[in-house]
Order: sequence, then C-alpha cells, then structure tokens
Amino acid sequence: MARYANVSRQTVSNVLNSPEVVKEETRQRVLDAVEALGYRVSAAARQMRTGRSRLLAVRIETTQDGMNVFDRFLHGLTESAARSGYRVLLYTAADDRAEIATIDQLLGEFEPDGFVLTSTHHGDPRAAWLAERALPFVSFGRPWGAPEDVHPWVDVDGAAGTEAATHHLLDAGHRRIGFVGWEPGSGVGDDRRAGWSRALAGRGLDAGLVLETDGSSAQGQAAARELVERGATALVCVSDSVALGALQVIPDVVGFDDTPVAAAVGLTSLSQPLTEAAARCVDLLTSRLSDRPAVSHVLLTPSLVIRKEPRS
Amino acid sequence: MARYANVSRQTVSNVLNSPEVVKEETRQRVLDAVEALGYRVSAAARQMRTGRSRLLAVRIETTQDGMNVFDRFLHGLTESAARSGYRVLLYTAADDRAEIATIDQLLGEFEPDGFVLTSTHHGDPRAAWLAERALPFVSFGRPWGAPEDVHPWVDVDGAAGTEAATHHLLDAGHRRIGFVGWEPGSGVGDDRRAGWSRALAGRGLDAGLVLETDGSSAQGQAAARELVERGATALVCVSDSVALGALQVIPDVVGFDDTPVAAAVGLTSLSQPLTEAAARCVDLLTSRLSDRPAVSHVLLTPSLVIRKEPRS
DNA sequence: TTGTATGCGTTATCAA
DNA sequence: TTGATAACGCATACAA
Repeated sequence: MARYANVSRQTVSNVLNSPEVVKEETRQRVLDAVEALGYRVSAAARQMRTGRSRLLAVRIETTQDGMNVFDRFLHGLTESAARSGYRVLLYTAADDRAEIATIDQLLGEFEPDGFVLTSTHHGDPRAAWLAERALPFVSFGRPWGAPEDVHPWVDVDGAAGTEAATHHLLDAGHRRIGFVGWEPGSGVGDDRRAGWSRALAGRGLDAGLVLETDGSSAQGQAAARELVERGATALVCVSDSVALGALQVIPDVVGFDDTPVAAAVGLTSLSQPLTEAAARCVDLLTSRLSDRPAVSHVLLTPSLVIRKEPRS
Repeated sequence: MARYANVSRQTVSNVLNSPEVVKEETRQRVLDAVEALGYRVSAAARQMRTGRSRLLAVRIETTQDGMNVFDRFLHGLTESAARSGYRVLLYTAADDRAEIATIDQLLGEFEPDGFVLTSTHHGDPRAAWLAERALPFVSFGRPWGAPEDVHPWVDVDGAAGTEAATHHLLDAGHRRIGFVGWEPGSGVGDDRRAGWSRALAGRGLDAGLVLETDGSSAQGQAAARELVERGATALVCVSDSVALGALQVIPDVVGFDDTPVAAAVGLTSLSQPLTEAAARCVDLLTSRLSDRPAVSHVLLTPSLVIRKEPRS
C-alpha cells in the first residue's frame, strides 16, 4: 500500500483516520492506491492497537410458539449497526446466569464494544452486571423496577398501545372490555394492562374484567371464555398468543405485537416500530462509544393495525 | 500470565494449544494461573498470528409476511457454532450482488473463516463467487441446477415431504389431490411439486391438478378455488403462506415449513429439522476448516405435523 | 506535512 | 521440555 503510493505507512493511516492532516495531492494518491489494491483495514490489527472491535453482541432469542418479534428487531439492528460501521455478533444463552457467563467470555475473547440486552425484567442481573463493570450497553426494554435512568434503553410504550386499542373498541360502542394478561410482576405485562385500565378510567368505566394467563393460546381461550361469561363483549390482550385463543371465543379482540399469526387470522394487533427501535439502540450505543452526549432513553409508540372493524 | 506461572509466554501458548508437549507439572501450574487470572485468549491477537477469526458469517433474512423458518435455523447455527468454538457474525443484503459485495468487504475486514449461504437458487452467483475463490462455505439449500457436489451443502428433502403429505391424504381416501406451487424454475418449488406428483404416480393417479402462485396467501386462495372447481378434494401446498389461503376454501390442506401460523390455524404442515440442519452446516464447515475429510452434502427429511385428520 | 519507531497479544520457528 | 525471537497490520508518539 504505502510502497504503491510512494509514501510511508503512517501517511496511509493518516489519510484513512485523519484526512485533514494530509496534503490534498498525497491524499488522492493514497486513495487511488487504496482503490487499486482493494485495500481494507484489518479489523483484528486495528483492534489490537485501539482496543475496539466494532462488534456489537446480542443474544438470539426463541420462544416456544415462535410468535415473537425478535427476528425483525435483529434484522433492523444488523442493518443499523452496519450503517454505523459495526457488526452484530450472536450468542445464545438459556437463562440470565448463562448469558452473563457468555458475555464474560465474549469480553475476554472477541471484546465486543457494546451489548444489546433484550427481554429485560424486574431485577435483571444482566443489566446490573454490565453496569457494575461500566460496560457499554443498551437494552431494548426498560429497566423494570429500577430507576428510569440507571442505564440507556429503548422501549415501546405498551400502555399507550393498549390504551389506543381500548379506545378503538370504546369508539365502536363496546363498554364491557376485558383484559387478558400475564401473571403480575412482569413489567411488560403490567404496563400493557395499565394502558387498558387507564382508557377505561378515562371514560368512567370499571376495569374489573381482568384475567391472568401463562401467555399460551390455551389459557388465553379459557380466560376469554370466563370473561365473556362475566359480561365482556370485547378483549384487549397482552400478546398475539393469548389473543389467538381469545379469538376462538369472541370476535372483537386486539392482540399485541402484530406477528405473522395476527396477519394470518385477521387479528387486529399493536405493531411495534422494531426497525426504529433497533436504530435507536444503535444510536444510543454508538454515541456512548464515541463519548458523545446521548439521551438516556427512548420510548416509542406502537401503532394499531386494524384488520377487522369491531361489530358493536 | 507467564510471569505469574513462572514460565515463558510460549509455554503458556503450548499448554493451551498443544498440551501434550508440556510436562504435566508445568501444565498444571499454567492452568492454575489461567484460572487465577481469569485469562482468555484474545481473538484479535490470535487472528493476527494465525489468520483465523473463528467467525462464521451469515446473512439475516426477512420475508414479506414473516412466515419463514430462518430464525430457528439461525438459532441452531449460533448454538452449534459456539459448541465448535465459532461465533456467528450477521450481515444484511438486499440481493445477491449486494451480498457478494458485503462478503467481499467482510473478508477484508473481519476475515470470517467461513460462510453459510441460505436460499440458494438456480445460477446462484454467490456460490459461484465463493467457489471461484476457494473460500470455505456451505449452503443451506442445494446447488440447484448445478452438479450435486460443486460445493458442500445441507438441505431438506422437499420431495420426500410432499410425497409423505400426499400419501397422508391418499390414505384418508382422497383421490383428487391438487398441488398449489410457485412459479416453475424455483428449485425448491419444483422439488416439492415432484414429491406430490411422484406419490400420485405411485398410485396410478393423475397429477394434473396443479396451479402456480407467487407464494402469497391471496393467490393461494385463488388457486385453491380453481382447483376445487376442477374437482380437487384436498391440496398439498408449497408453503404455509399459500396453504393459509387454500385453507379458506377447503379443509384438507397440507402446508410446508410448520411456521407458527400453521400451528395457530391448525394447519397440518411439513416441519424441517432446522436445528439438525444448522448443526450439519457447522459440521461441514468446521471439518473443511480443519482439513478433515468431510461428506460433501447432507439431505434431511422433513416430518409431517398432523393437526387435523383429513375428512376423506 | 511526512517518516521512524514501537507495541498491542498471539503463535510458529528454531535454538537451548 | 522449555525459552528466545520474530511477525501478523495497525495507530500512536515523536522526530524530521
């Protein structure tokens, strides 16, 4: 490279890293050489010198029934990261402890510059572990049960979503709207439930038609049956999975996540702006990594995808 | 490290890479030091010296309707790779040309040791590009339209799957079984169709009830309507997407891929052994990477997930 | 504005 | 069986 352009290695490095310091003519000559020789910086060598890998590590998730949105988030993350000059490194882990162990190992070997945590929950040991060590990370999901700004995060406003869904049903004339949720204690589940009850409270309606499930369609269906017996005429659900079960019982149901299943069965559902969320995660992480001042968190609003007008 | 264990750096390296060459006592001392200091080899430094990154690169896919199986394959790949000491690096690309450009760039920067290609098709330029340069790669998907062993691959036997599906319907008493496929020329689609017609031929039945679609549920539904008009009493479909459409027309339908949507709507479907396929991809790649003789390809059989007995 | 020297952490080679 | 040395490619400090 340097020989080809008739300069020193240092000049080449300068052209690439601080172009303004090199004379125009020399710069052009080097740039031509870069082109001609198809030169690319070696990530490994650069990492050895700078200590930065330009790697972002993320755990790849799977769920039992496959009705999740992680794949779309991951795609967005990969794309956004690439735009900022980062690549995404994948790992798997069965639980929080295993994930911490893997992160620890990754840190020693590939030295990712940052981590993206997903599926945050109350008392999340992963966030605590990373924060303790002052490692750069962002979570897709709020620090449930912890102060709002203990670490940077991006999340989707579940409450705003279910509130909009409830209003949608109210506007169609429904007055006895139930909620099929998860067992309490799940930050995400409680948040989604809060939006529903807020909407009802806003119209002076009772928010008593609630039932908890394990998130399966089977329990969703059972819960829906009971709520309908208790007078519910429409249901807001914490997920598409339980909504799918509820849909067997009653037509006016709103799900959450807008999974392919929702589209397939004509289920109205709340769609998370996943590409946007992923992009914001990368933003937060990269500004942190380049010591730029960054906002501490981002809360996005889901949108209601209406697939069928409520009947009454 | 070396100082702590009172040996040279080289001895440490030997303990880690060729333990048999080091005296038992020294080895133990070094191992203790490794433990005490929480030592981990730096991937970057090792890569600089050896030229191997222990990275496998894969493109992350998305489809329009989200009814794909790639996420499960990717999870399996990440897990299997980790077991063999490799990590998965993700990238995105809009088309084959962009993918080749990205692979080229990756090669210069992160220098992945191997690539996993998915969604292979006739005249795939990616496989040709990699093969030309003698780069280690394996594809999940056969080299359609090329000699069987131009490169290592893992695939699922679509024909065997649709043949089993057709037999399933035949056994229930159906005699006029149609096939809803993709436009011809798609290797995967043609293969799946071949299994259906083979099963019918085996019973001396006519394989005339075929229609092509673009893979959407809408076209699946339209095709099903027409085939039913032409006398079909049951349908084998090239994908869950078209099967979903067909299901609106007639109950005895078999899909392909066993996506969450199939489970949601009670659609009988063919399930690909994706974890197994991913594991075999890693096997083929790692044996190639360590110059072990490897089988050239692996063909796996999908299994029929019966969700509803055919009526006859 | 450009060039020289150095070291990041490994491992291969070779000598002891 | 162990140790010394060199080199991978880059970026920084410093000298010219």
